[in-house]
Amino acid sequence: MNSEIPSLYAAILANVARDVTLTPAEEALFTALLLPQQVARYDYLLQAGQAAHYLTFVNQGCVRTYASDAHGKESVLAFAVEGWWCADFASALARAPATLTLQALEDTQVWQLPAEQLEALYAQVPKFERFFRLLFQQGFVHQQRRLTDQLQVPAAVRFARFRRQYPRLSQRVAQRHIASYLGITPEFLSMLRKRQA
Amino acid sequence: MNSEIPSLYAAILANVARDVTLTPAEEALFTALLLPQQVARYDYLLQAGQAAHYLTFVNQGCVRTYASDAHGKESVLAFAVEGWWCADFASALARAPATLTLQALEDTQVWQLPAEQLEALYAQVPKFERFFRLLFQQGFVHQQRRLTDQLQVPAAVRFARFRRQYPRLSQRVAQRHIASYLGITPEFLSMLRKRQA
DNA sequence: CGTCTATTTGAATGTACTCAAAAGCGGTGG
DNA sequence: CCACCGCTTTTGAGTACATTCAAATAGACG
Repeated sequence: MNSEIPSLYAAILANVARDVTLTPAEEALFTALLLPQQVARYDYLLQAGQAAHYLTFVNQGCVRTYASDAHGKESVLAFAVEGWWCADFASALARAPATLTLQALEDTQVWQLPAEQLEALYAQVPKFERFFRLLFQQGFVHQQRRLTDQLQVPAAVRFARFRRQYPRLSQRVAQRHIASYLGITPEFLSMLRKRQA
Repeated sequence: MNSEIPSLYAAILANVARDVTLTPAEEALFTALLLPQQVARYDYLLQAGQAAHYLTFVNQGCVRTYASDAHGKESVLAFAVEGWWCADFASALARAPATLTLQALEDTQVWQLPAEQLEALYAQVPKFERFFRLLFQQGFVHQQRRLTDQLQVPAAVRFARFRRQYPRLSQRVAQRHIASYLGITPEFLSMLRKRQA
């Protein structure tokens, strides 16, 4: 592989390398599992009810992961842009039907890592068990912070923090999706925006 | 160890055994790290601002983990009874000052696993990396579910679910702590109780 | 341009909160 | 055993934050 031509896998390997150091052979083993997928804007990577087969790494584009309730109300659990993982982890890892939906908000290019192959991967290269331990550990902490915010911070402040923490995302995704992430209606978000101007 | 006399470590070893199978030598290695601690009702295992040194396994009793905001409002993130782990994981694992507080709600007996020793433990017995991968994986999924509920389910329904899901706990801990877990005021919880009678 | 969807605006409503006070409950000491 | 103290829970009135519904405006895309 010419060092001046970045590998197809550059982004995902860099992501893994943040937490564990792989040998070239281990990198090859890993990348051999990855399935590339191109998803058009507004198309679905996964719909609630389907079997969730993959953990998804976003190479380019943007994906929202959301839960729908009985009345069709959607709550965004996560936005994933370049360099982020997304999935219905609960379903993929337990081989249960998805309860979440993953939709591309832009033309999006991802790597799909088949969940079925994870056990074999852990067995062959224990560093991956470490990698995913760290991924879930960080994910757990992140979800816990978000829950804390939801429990004790008013919507106006949650919105201000979201803007500060993800300035890019605030531009990139529709207001109604941000509202859904914050747990408020688009109408109320619009009012908050006017106030904070 | 006489098989008729359950080991001091029976509960915690059973908990680990749910996810990984240890040899007697590995069990010994693990239990050698554990520090027993007895905490009186209403005493603290950890207070916000302190260094968080341990992951805590509850042997007997009940611990609440909560976050306090600037106005002193407390939000319960988790209750841990016999057989559950609790900690300010974010702080213990990053060696940062605690942001959460852990308080015993009853006379409580725990095992403290020093976070500093985790890396060495993973290196010696990779099964523990697997164990904690699974612990955080499950924790992540659980937090995500709770967040989803918080985002889209009204308080009355959250309360009904809590009662159904944790009938024991509903008896065991004070209403105000349940209110705090649900993200509502004790007054409002009291009203919900009257309605649902 | 015209159509479709997203955002904004406003009025009426509902859910949950604050504050204050009363009632209930458990422990302790007289 | 009862009376009292402190804390938790309940009750109620008034309020605030956020929603629903409907309609107007603005933006995006063909």
